[in-house]
Amino acid sequence: MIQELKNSYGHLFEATLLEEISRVGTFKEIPEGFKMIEIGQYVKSMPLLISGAIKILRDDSDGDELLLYFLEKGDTCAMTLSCCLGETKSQIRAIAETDTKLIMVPIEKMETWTATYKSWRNFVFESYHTRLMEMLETIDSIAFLKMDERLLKYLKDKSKVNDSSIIHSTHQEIAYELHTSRVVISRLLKNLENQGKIELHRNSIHIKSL
Amino acid sequence: MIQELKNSYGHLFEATLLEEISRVGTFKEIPEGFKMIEIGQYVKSMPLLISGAIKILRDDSDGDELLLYFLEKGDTCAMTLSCCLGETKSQIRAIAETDTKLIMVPIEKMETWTATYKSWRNFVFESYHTRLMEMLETIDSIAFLKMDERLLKYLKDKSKVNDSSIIHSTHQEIAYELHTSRVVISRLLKNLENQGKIELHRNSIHIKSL
DNA sequence: TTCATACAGTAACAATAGTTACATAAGTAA
DNA sequence: TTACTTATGTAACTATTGTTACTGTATGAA
Repeated sequence: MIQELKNSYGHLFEATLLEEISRVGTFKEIPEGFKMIEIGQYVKSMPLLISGAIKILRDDSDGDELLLYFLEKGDTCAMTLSCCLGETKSQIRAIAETDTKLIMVPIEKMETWTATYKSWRNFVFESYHTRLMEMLETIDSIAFLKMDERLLKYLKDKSKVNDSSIIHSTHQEIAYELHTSRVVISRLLKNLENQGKIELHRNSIHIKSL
Repeated sequence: MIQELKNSYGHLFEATLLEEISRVGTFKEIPEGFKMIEIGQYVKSMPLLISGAIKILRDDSDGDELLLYFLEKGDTCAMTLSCCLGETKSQIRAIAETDTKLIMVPIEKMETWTATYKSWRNFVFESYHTRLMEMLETIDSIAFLKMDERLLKYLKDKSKVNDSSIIHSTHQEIAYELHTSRVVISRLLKNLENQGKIELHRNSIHIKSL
């Protein structure tokens, strides 16, 4: 574990902290599609991503869903941090977008590390910062963009985090994450195909140029 | 200043920290409508709100605007924190919603206080937490609610932060903050009036029951 | 008072998004 | 193979939101 930790976080944390993390943390491999956190659940440890990607979703009480953002290598979940510290229930759902490797750190360490390690403080604040910025970007998308532009952005992001020009999703799945209906997505995807930007197949979308 | 500080933050911070804040901070009174932060601006001090309210807005490059949330007594601006630490430009606009009293603390203190004072750390994390939650609520509104429901929520919030059942806004101002057009707001407000929930006047809206 | 301006009401229409309904195709299990 | 399920395509329609255009009215300045 210490090696994988060093590869991803070696430039961020001092040696003693890396040492501590590898002592109290647990290394985990999560398969694609695994539901990591559900809304309403209490969270007791925070993830440090080594590789892979996690998608963070918002649900409302009526079963409506919305993709908020993706976590990638070097990220942690500020929402988890936030919930842990406040000891409140999770307000979001987290699902492994790809096979993912990460280190889980028990939340009790937060307090002392924040007091002790400057690098940890910076990391935590940096996480909050990037997360707030991601949230702003999400708000920009849903407030200022039309559905066809949001879909385009979605395809780009999805392609990026999966590091592939082929997206393995059904229209229905995309519709859920953008909080619209399957028919709308099919319609807009067909437009993109007619524009020569993508190719549609069953269960997958081949991105040609966006 | 020390007295106003104690009233609002006495239960949060230990005596030595209160002492420090009153030594390095500057007390300010801001008139309603004053533009406190503009997008793209660098921020060098963080506000601790004593009284009043500040509205935080998001603008995109096309001049589109959207109200994100209000800051009130006991709040600080996590977005400011975030920008200060990252030394990045502000991504938001801040305007005094009412006459406001606050203490400005130079950002250089952040680092040492976070290391030194547990109460300060808690305050900062708590701020991030509430701000993330506010952002989620904003996302819920624009993603899951229709315009009439958003307007209703807007009127409630506005009434609350101004502590008044009379809202002094034009339809155009409301339209900007909800990122829609004046005609749409006029239409929906007229509906609410017909339902007996509000009374419309020039430059003001009297809330009867929401 | 007169003029100019800002504010609000409303109709008519356009654009976007959501819904319903049904057809067809591709995969899967028996 | 057949039967069944899941995914997609598409038309027709509705609902919501946004736009344009024009009205009258309140308010304040000249």
